[in-house]
Amino acid sequence: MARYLITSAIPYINGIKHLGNLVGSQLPADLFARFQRGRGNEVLFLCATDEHGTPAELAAAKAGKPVAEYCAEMHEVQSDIANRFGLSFDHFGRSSSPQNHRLTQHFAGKLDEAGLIREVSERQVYSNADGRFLPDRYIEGTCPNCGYDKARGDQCENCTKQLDPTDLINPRSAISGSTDLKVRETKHLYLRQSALKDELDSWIDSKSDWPVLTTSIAKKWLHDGDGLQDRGITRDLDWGIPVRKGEAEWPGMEGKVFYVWFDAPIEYIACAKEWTDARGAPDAEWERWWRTDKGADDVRYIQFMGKDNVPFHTLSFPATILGSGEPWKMVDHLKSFNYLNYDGGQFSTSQGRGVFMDQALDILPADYWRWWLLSHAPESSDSEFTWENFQVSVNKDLADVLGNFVSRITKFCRSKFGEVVPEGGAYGAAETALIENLTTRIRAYEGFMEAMEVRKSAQELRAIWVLGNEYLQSAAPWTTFKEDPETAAMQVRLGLNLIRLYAVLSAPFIPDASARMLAAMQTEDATWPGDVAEALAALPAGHAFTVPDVLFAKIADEQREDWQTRFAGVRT
RNA sequence: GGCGGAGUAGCUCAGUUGGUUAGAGCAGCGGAAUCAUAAUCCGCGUGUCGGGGGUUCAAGUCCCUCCUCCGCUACCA
Repeated sequence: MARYLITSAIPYINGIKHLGNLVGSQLPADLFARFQRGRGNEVLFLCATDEHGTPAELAAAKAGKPVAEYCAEMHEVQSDIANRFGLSFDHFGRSSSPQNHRLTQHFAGKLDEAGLIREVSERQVYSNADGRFLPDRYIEGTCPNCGYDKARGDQCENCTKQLDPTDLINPRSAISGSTDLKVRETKHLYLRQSALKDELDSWIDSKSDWPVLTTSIAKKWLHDGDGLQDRGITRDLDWGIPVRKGEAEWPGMEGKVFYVWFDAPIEYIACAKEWTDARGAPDAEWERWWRTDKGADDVRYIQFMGKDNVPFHTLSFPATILGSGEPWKMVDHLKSFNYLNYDGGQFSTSQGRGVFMDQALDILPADYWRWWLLSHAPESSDSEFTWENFQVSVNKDLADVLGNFVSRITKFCRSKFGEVVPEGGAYGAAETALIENLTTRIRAYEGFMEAMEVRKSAQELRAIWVLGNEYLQSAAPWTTFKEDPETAAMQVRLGLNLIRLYAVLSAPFIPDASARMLAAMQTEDATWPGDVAEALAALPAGHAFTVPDVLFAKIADEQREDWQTRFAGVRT
């Protein structure tokens, strides 16, 4: 039995994620996790909320809550929504957990021992009114290049010129608007990524099967300009993991915290400890997933993320692990995604544009979204969500091709033979051909799923559903029944068994419908099909079943128009 | 500006290392069937493969150039 460690990029805490976030990380990760579990492999699927950083503090302030309380609440909200979307995490952790505090401090200590941390004294903008240092993009002012008066400290959105905050004319805090800003000296820790450049480079080179999107981004950062730059890993904030060298104080760094991008990936590991701690299980249980000296040697580790997260997962986090000199499991495959656009523009959390996870579930069950998002996953390029496409795809694929197949065969059986798998008849040429076609397509489906080719997997699965309709159409048990009820019984028996087979194969995409199909067939046999003929004999003659409710109701034009209007603006 | 991705049928997209008449789903048109959620199944494609130039016996695929869209660009995460 193979072992798969699967992590999804951890969603940021400041609000509910939109469908673009979902399809780029958590959803495909869940698809893969469910598939591997379905095949009988051992899976540890981890995700968490990313809770530190300035935006979290500001969101908490806006909500009028202490940041710890705000994060705890938002974590529960995100956890609940993830559940309702069927995201089957073994543990949904928090980057603010005590486990992550200790582990992050541990890594910092190890990196320091290895000589990979250096202290840098730098000048940053401090806002007296806000009582905090301001990240570059939280400073606004007039662009010295084009005169645009809402230029940000990192870049002018109008003329795209890269800026330094001190370049801005009449700088002000983007948070309070205050102009009472000062440049202050402050000391920070830098991770000497540059010292690990060659090691990272050859490690990336060894990953010949990674998506081009992944390696090209990593290579660019490694070779651009002067090569990989050292990176600040601390910040002057209140909320975060206090800077320590392992257990010990870090002289001169009092009152500072680690930068989110240092502690967030470490949460992938800490999350596993949260998972065992929650059950009072021993450390050995999570270490066998993460420590190659403690049993993780045969683990295959796969990360899922949107393209914006790639540099941190290909460079910063590996630098942290390699630099520690400890035998932590490194990622084996990194599956990255492009962006999903919304009706001609981008989904945007900050602007509230698009459909958010909670809203999506308010209007339709998770399976509709799961199917559409996965079958249109932005793999080779950005892709686009439109309500028309969503309506048409979902109605056709789920309601007509799959749902109606289940309806027609169960209802036909009920009317002619009762709610029991009928007996009699034997396979002929049509059945042999069907089994052959199914076998070919199922093996192809497995291949695509194994390779994390999400869209192609969806296409293949749909083609498998179509085979059932084709068979039924040409076998025509409703005609056969009049002359030869025995043969009709055999055809119907095969059709009913197809429902069970489809439930098993479809579970990674549409887990809820899959469960309802199995329930209707009154079976708990969800064994992944090896020999297809065998799989189609799982429900023997005489086995009772029930006709399920409509599996997928169709989306009506009026509904679609209503949603289209409702989600045209921005979320308030 | 730099780097990366994309541009293929009305729409959403496949097209491996260059190799027979460029494919799929949807939409559209025609037909079959009447078990089923008016669902299903079969048949039907005259596409300057973004423009131009080049290499080659052969280019959607390789090279050059231009155009358009998108992302990233290291202190948002």
